[in-house]
Amino acid sequence: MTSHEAAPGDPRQLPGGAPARAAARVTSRDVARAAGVSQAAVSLVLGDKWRGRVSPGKAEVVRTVARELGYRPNLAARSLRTGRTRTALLVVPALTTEFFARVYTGAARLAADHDFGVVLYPSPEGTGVAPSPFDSASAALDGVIASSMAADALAALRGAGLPLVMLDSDPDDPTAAAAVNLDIADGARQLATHLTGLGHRRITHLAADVESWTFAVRARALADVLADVPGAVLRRQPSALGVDAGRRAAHAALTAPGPRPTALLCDDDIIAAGACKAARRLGLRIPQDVSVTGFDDLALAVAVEPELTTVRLPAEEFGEAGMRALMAVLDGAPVEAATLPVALVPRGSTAPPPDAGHNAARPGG
Amino acid sequence: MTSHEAAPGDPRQLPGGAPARAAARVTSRDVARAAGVSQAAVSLVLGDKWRGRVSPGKAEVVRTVARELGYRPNLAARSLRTGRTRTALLVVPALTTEFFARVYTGAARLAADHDFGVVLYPSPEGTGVAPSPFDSASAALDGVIASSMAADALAALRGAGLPLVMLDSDPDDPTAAAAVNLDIADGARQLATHLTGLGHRRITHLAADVESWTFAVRARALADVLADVPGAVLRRQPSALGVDAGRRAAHAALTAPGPRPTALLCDDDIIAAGACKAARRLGLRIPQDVSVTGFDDLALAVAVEPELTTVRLPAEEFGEAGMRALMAVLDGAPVEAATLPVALVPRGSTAPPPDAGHNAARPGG
DNA sequence: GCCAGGGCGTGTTACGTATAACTTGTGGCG
DNA sequence: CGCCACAAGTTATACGTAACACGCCCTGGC
Repeated sequence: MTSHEAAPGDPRQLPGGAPARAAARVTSRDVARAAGVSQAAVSLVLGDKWRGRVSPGKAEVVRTVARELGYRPNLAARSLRTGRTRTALLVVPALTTEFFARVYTGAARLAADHDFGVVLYPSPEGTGVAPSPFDSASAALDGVIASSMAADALAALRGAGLPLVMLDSDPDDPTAAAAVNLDIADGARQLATHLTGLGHRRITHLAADVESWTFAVRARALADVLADVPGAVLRRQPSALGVDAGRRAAHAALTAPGPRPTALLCDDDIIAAGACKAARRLGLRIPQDVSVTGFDDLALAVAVEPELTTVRLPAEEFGEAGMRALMAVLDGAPVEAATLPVALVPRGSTAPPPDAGHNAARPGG
Repeated sequence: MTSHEAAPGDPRQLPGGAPARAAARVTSRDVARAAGVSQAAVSLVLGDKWRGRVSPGKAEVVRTVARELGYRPNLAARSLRTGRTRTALLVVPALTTEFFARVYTGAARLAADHDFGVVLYPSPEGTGVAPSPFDSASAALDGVIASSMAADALAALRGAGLPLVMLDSDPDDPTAAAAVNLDIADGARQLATHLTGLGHRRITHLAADVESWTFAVRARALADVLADVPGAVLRRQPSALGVDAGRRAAHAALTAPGPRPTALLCDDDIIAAGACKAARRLGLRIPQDVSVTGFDDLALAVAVEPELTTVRLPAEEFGEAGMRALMAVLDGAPVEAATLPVALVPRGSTAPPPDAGHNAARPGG
């Protein structure tokens, strides 16, 4: 019954020796001894730098022995020697957002294919983690992928001198080594065109009350489209993020003085879900009395009734592209500023407005 | 007078030297030189092991100089020396699940307070990451926190000999160093009692089609409660995870031969959202015609109409408790097997059954 | 007057790896 | 025949840190 009682058989008594780990690690020297070569040869072979330095036969022996012994390189030692960690930091506004969880997933998947790791740094507003990523992150970092939404963390990042890839940043602010963007403007244009095509003219934009390029560009694109539609009236109702905030904002929009909007164009699916609740509580049917649109195409979009017309963002691909760009920067390769396409997903929450017969044909006015 | 006065800012040209990094790192030796002490003294002071070895005055000087120079210890070197990485691995079935994102957040927050880091390993089914966490994770690990839902990754973990804390594991399977559980059984009992208290007798359990203790225990607890209620009939309808799977399962349950169930008790909120859609498409009102309950209390629970009666799981605290247990194990401290309480959250998706007047014992309901 | 002992520090070493620099044997070629 | 290029290795070294093993000085007790 000696479960907890670790036998204290003297591990190492060498002066300055490190405390012995539970399982004696297999080192490259062990492999070298077993294979009858020097440690340097092992390093060369396993590092795939043996061409012209080690004979193919011995290289094969080394690989075989390493596998049989279950050798795993000590990453701390490697990092100490090379100065690289093969670890990237992903800075997101809040992990509990499904969108950023998917961005992480994509980045981590691609990273794993290249023996890279990804650690997360949700910025303070979301989670209360310490303000400086470099105090709290236990890993040393080769580079950073940062969402432009994580505004408060960016200041600390800029000063750190780390290779930086920005996700969805303002193209006019080229402080980053590279940038990857979603074609948010196109998504917003498609939504606006979809609604005006159905006949909507009085549209209220439930605008996320967050200072970020990704939201600013929506507003601009909407205004651009509606400016070309005779008789279209675009109003703006600010909303915080979250279901309840969306509900309150939609209530305000739907009860504002003047003619009621026939469509609520929401900055994300979560706000849209709240908007649906507000409409229903006012006795309005969706989409017969009022159309509602979202943005992002989260799982939530098909969980509500009716399912949301929204814009699908390729979140995993977004994370992958960010990671790819970072690895390119680290390799010193030229970085391609990528813009990923998005797609309108029409569902049940949009329909022609109730007064479509009168309004759609009316020219101007 | 030190004879080895290296030219400052001069990249090393010594044989075997590591490639110069872009930003010249400040090392403990730099701090030592600037503070007029030895490197050993710096290590002692900053490691808070200086009592009786360094005078308080010099210790203060060292701390000040370190701060002024912006010294940050090289974590790779420290790990190489100590054999510890201060990094834990959190194994979850799928990060895109809001529940596990919150678990991660809690674990990471507590970890940061103790200079620990947390890296994620979403198991393959969720994300397609490589099957072995130790091939893909770029960080060496001190220990693992694993959800019992990540069943396929557990086999690899057991063999690794790493300290392991299990989240929501079967208490009868004590292979882990420590275990932290949610009181799932109590939550299920509260739900069942809530429904029978409202008068429901024909209840169908939309049971997640996943082999995991957390789901198995729900079924057992429900059966226990309903066995004590005269006339209660509990049926079981398996369902995969996801909104659409829940919708299909609920459709099957509501159109099965025999009297229709008056309540659908779903294994999580997402299945419940699907169940609501199925009911509505069959022309049934919620909760007047059929009650629906969820589990987890995700953001989704209040995004749907009506809002879901569900069981709130303290996800962040769960992650915190797991991390706390792991750190205790690493310290060799005794581990307290924690069980965290859960709470029923009654909302709009439950009400007395339509035939409550006939069926329930209480008059005038 | 001398030694014990504690306070205050420094010198040195090893962690495991990657790679520059060196060594040795062999064949080709002027 | 002498020399060089090249293959096939090995040796040595440094990355930055933590901590062991000593030294030195001062104080106090006998």
